[in-house]
Amino acid sequence: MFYEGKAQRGLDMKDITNLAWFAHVVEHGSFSAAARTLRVPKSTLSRRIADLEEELGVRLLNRTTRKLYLTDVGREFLVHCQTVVAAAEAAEQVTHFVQEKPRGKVRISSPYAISQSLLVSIMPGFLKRYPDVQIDLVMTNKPVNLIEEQVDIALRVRPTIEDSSLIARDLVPSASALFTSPEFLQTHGVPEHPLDLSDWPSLSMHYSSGRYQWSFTAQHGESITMNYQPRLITDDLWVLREAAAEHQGVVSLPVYLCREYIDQGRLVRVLPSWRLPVGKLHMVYPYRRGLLPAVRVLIDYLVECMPSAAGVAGLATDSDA
Amino acid sequence: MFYEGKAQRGLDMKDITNLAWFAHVVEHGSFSAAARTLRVPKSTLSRRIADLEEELGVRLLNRTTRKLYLTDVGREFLVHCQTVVAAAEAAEQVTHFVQEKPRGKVRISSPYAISQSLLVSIMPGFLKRYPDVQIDLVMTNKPVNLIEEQVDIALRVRPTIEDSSLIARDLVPSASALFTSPEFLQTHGVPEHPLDLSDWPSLSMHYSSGRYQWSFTAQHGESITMNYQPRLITDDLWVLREAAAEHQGVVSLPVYLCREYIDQGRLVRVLPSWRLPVGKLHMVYPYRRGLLPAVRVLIDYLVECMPSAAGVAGLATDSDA
DNA sequence: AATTACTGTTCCATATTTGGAACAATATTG
DNA sequence: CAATATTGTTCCAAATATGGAACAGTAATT
Repeated sequence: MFYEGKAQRGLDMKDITNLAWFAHVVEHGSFSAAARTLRVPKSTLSRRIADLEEELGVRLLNRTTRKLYLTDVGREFLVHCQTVVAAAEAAEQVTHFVQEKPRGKVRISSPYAISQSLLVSIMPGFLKRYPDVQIDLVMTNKPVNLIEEQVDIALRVRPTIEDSSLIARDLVPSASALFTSPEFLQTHGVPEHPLDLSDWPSLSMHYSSGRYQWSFTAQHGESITMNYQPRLITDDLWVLREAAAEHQGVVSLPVYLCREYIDQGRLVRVLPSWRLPVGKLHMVYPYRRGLLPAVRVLIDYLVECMPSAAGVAGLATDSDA
Repeated sequence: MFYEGKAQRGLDMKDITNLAWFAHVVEHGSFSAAARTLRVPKSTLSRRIADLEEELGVRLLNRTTRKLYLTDVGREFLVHCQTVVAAAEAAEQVTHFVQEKPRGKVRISSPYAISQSLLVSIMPGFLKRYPDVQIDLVMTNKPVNLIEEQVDIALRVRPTIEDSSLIARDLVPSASALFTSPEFLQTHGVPEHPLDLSDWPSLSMHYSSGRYQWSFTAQHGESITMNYQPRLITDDLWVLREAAAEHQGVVSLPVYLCREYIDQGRLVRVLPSWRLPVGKLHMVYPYRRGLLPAVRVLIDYLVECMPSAAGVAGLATDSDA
């Protein structure tokens, strides 16, 4: 005879905790003693064990007012109850373990450029300070969904910090500017105004919106937004930089990435009196009361070290560009 | 740093069932699916898992409206939760096993004489009919405390069935009478009235009350109780019978035990017109809604077979004695 | 023998938990 | 692209479990 509803051997028991309590009662030799160590009223204990027996249809303990006697079934039953307790303790232990000190894996996502410039210089110090933490670095320029990608922390560069259900921590400003090669300027002339660039070949990162535009602001406050059609689109900023240096067109890049090329005379800044929006490098992570120590210390470490690391790299400064 | 109160690594968890429910949620891939198979509202499931996470201070699952993602901790945690479920199922299985059909051990206590005469003739048939049942036969003439002696069924012979918290099932009447040897009567004369026995040597079973008395009833209704001081006290009825046959005195014995000796002329009945109280052979067992099949079938078997077995042994008949 | 201390169970006003409906968010379908 | 279906979470009246006190029974002590 088959019962469809019971095919996957479901547990009839209403409350598995009763098994643990039963084991405690047996191990302490009495309801009262068990109740004291469990810090549960003995009336509750008595009722729950009685309920359990009724539920199972079997007597587990025979009781005198002074002594308990395990039935044969109770004795066999007990072994499995003790396994339940041990497994529950092991489960709890897992959670204690990762909360005791920073340990375990932290997944952090970051745009390519940030990863390759800032993070690589910061990470070694972190990994040395927290030897039990593993970092899983996901590099992508696409906006990541923290939950779906199972990412603990995401680094982002945006003109403004969007509010969402995530916690955002500001790190450092990240200035961008238009660059091209000196030779390119010799060919096309030096632009005085954004509109002078309207027909110039351009390069860009990929934007999934499909809208390619520069938003300029003059020092005296005037601002203008112009669309452009890039001839080369790639998320690899190193490629963009190289292409610009090889006279392929104008490109918007983080200032700090171009400092070396400028010193070498391979790139020059275009329209230096017009500013592009200064992006904010920040990180986001889901709010959780129980943020794991490993994640917490990485957050703290980034907040602590990012400004100086960015300073060394000249992230925010565009004074001499 | 030590916490006295936590020395015996108590479980912080309030409800172990949550571990099983967490495992179900993961295994079914969603709260809704798990709620359906567990037949629990999803609101309850959602709240309980959230409570569990709060209790542990750790995130186990990251949730989208459409998909669940185990955290690293959750993944390790899960293994132990599955162990909890398996152990709980095993525990439950133990109780199902003994309820499925008659199996396991049954402890029955019985007075020596009953054991040696009636039970030995009944047991083989029972053991054959129920091959998975083991019988643990405790022979004693002392009154047993069913719980302390861990006895499932006790056979007793008493003048009347005492009421107690136990269930009593009447089996057969068990008549006793006074016996002695023909030679003894020749020496002491044939008594006509109980008082004629006042100085006669007597034999008896042990009574822990210390009160040794015979209660006679005449056929016409007269009754008399007389005390006596036994010269031999033993619980071994075979010894008493032998002692009486060897002219040591008068003894009260179950009629059926003496039939053979009477036929052989080794014993005769004393005061045949006076009756001793007819004892009731009955059994007692604790009331339990969930009496195990093994115990139940032994009870039923005794009720079924005892009368005929007693008939063969002539337990109740004293017509020819 | 009487007293004391402790057992497991029962009782019932109180505190907690439950679960159906409403909700916000996301896939799937028409 | 709107409509539908299904997800996990929240809310709060209603159902349930709790736990201190009273109880009945037993062992040790006086």
